[in-house]
Parts: sequence; C-alpha cells; structure tokens
Amino acid sequence: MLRWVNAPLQARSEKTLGKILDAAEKILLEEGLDALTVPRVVKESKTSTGSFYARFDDKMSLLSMLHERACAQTIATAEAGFDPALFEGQSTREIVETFVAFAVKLFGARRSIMNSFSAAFGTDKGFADRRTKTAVAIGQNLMKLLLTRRKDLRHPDPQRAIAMSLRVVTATLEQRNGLQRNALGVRVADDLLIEELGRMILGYLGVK
Amino acid sequence: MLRWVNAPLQARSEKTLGKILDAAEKILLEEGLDALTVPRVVKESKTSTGSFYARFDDKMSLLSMLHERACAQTIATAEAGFDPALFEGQSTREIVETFVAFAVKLFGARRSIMNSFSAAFGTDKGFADRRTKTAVAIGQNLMKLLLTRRKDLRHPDPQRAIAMSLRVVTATLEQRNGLQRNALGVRVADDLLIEELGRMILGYLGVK
DNA sequence: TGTACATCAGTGAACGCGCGTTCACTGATGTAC
DNA sequence: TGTACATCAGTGAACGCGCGTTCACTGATGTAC
Repeated sequence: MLRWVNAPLQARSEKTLGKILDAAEKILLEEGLDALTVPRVVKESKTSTGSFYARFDDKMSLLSMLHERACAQTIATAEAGFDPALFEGQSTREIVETFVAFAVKLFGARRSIMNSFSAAFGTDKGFADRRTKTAVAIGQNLMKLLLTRRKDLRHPDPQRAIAMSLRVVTATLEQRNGLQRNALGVRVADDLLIEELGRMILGYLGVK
Repeated sequence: MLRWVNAPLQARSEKTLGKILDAAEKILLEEGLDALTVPRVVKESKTSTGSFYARFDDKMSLLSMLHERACAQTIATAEAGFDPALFEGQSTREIVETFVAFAVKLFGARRSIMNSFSAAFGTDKGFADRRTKTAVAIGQNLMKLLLTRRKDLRHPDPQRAIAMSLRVVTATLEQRNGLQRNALGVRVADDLLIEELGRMILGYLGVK
C-alpha cells in the first residue's frame, strides 16, 4: 500500500515518519507547494535530513504519499457520504441540494490539499493517474446514488448529466479557492453559492 | 502603460525586447511557468542576460508585463465580442449558445497563457488585481449584453445569475485545461461540452 | 540474566546544481560643432 | 560632411543563494547464545 516509503521497522522511526508527514501537510495547507522544501519540512518536523531520506527515496516520494493519502480519504468520504441508504425517504431534490452543500463545505472549510498539487499534474504520470482514479470513484458513487432516482431526472442522458454536474460543481469550487477571495471583485458567500449552484444543477438534471 | 520595463530608446533594443517577450510567451505556453527561467528565455530568444536586465528590473517585471498583455487582450476580445450590436435580430438563446461556444473555443484552441499564471496568484498583489480587473471587465460586458434581454430571463435575479454563469463556465473550462485530457477518465469532446454547458446555462438563466 | 554484535535510526555538515542577478567590458548609435 | 564624445545596447563570465541529496558518523534497539 505505502509503496514509496521505506517502511519503518521500529516504533521510533514510525513516529519520525508521522512527524514528517504532519509537518509536510501543514506546510502544504498553509503555504502551498512552493514552500514545501526538504530543509523546511525537516526544520518544521524537528527531524533531520538524514531521517527524511531514510524514509523517502526522494522528495517526490513524499509528495506521492501525501497525494495518495488525500485521494484515499476523498474516495472514502464520497463512498460513505453518497451511500443510497442515507437518502431513503428523501426527495431527489434534497439529494442534489445535500450534494451541493456538502461540496461547498468540503472545498471551503480549509483549502483542500488537493489544490496544492495542481502544479504537479501536468508533469507526473502518477499524480494524473491518482487524480483520475479519485474523480472516477467520486463520479461512480454519485452516479450510483442518483441513478436510483433515474425516473425523477428529465435530462435525456442522466448519466452524462450527472458526470457533467460533478465536473461543473468541483471546477467552480476549485476556482473559487484559487482566486482567494477575489473572483468578480467580491467573494460570494457560501449560502448564496449553495443556493445558486443548487438551482443550476437541479434545473440541468431536470429534477421534478 | 508599460510601466515596469525600461523603455527602449533605439529600434535595436525595441527588437530585442520583442524577441524576449516572444520567447517567454512561447515557453510559457508550451512548458509552463516552471520552465520560464531567465537563462532559458535568454537562450531561446538569442539575446543575453545583460540585455534582459537592461529591459526588465527583474524576472517579476517580465511576468507582470506578459500578464498585463494577456489581460488587456482578453478584455479587448470580450468588449468586441459581446457588443450588443452584433446580436441584433438574434434570439437570447442564440446569444447564450454563442457565448458558450466562444468560451470553449477560446480556452480550448491553445491553453491560454492565463492558466500558466495561476501559481503566482496567491502570492502577488499585482497579479491578483489584474486578474480581478479582467474578470470584472468580462463580467460587465457579458452583463451589458444579456441585460438588454432582461425580459427573456426568468431567473429571479438576472444580474446575479449572469455573474454566476460566467463563473461556472470559465471554471469548468479552466479545470478541463488543467486536467490535460483526463478528467473523468475521458476528455469530453468540444461539441458535447458546448451542448451540455449551453443546456445548463440556458436552463439556469431561465431563457424562454 | 548478561554480554557481543548486527542492524536500525538519527544527525548535520557538505556537495553539486541551476537559479536570479551583477558587472566589467566591447560595440553601435546619436549628437554637437 | 567629418570628427569626438556621450549615451545606449549587447555580451557572457561570475557571484551568492537555496535547493535536493549524500555521506561519514554517533546513538538506540533488537537478537543470539
């Protein structure tokens, strides 16, 4: 599973690995990918360069591991959150509204680590593959949930429409994060964004 | 206007400046911001480090100038393309469809230079300001055009809806560019994207 | 339980590299008389 | 028109810096008998 690290064999080094990962994640979250240098991680985690390279083959291994963790967590969240059993008795409209609100909160609460990796996507095969895998997994879960309400969707091709909806919602939220609080002059409030995105997606899917 | 360059006084240096800008733009377009180093620009433009620093105070000045040019070009394009006079006699539906198709082509043809700058947005005030200014300008022009058809829009707050539509369309296309050809496993074809985005926005605005 | 030794873990100075930038210099252009 | 000189333009070696990474070393832990 954790293929790119040299697995720790003693509790001591397990702890060091944890400290390194925590520090790296913190730096990534607070200051972005550019600030994530090995000297910085080492300093922040109160370890040493040698310890770092005893755990990771190179800097890329650290990035891969962080990305893998973030992807796995995201997939797990989607699987749990989109479980059809959770929505029994609720209207399709409510499902869509819940999905939108959930997405807004997820992207808004703290900038996802995911966003920090975007710079690496063009270059590296591993990152692109992991990102695709994650997107597909989320898509499949949302799809599975919404297709149980297929008869409530008036869009001629519900499957395509669901994929498109996911794409549009995540893109809008990602962009909003990137722009920091400045898109069209003002940062739109969460409530308003949820309302408008909800309206848009409900209309697009043709929810009765 | 070109505030951050030391203006060339002879035709000779004007030409050198042009070569530097062309090379920089090419590198940015083809290989992204990371590849844009001063040694690289100097080599590609067949000039020299000294020439570079005779024109630009520092590397940031080059980036600012490229960004300024791209923003100005984008604003000019929006002003020309969203001129209400161009759409006389056309239905509101056609306007929206034209807008979406135009946006897809614009982002798709060649990755906009704009996307290359996203990494610098968080850090630098100048970039953020310029980007905001550009977004506002595009928004105002689209707004001016669509508000001439206000009575055709059923959305309770057309102004807000237009701003939201612009945001969603650009975000979706930006994300598509970033993901390179890999979003939900497959890159959606232009035609299909135009169709679905068009359907979504038409429905959202409530075009009759 | 105690001792010897192999392995694991941790340290931090040092290296090579490519970056942004400077600078001493040579050559081209414009200006004054 | 010709000459002298100031200024503009261009060159490329060299500098300092921070990065990713290596390595020789010390200390801690586990294992064998």
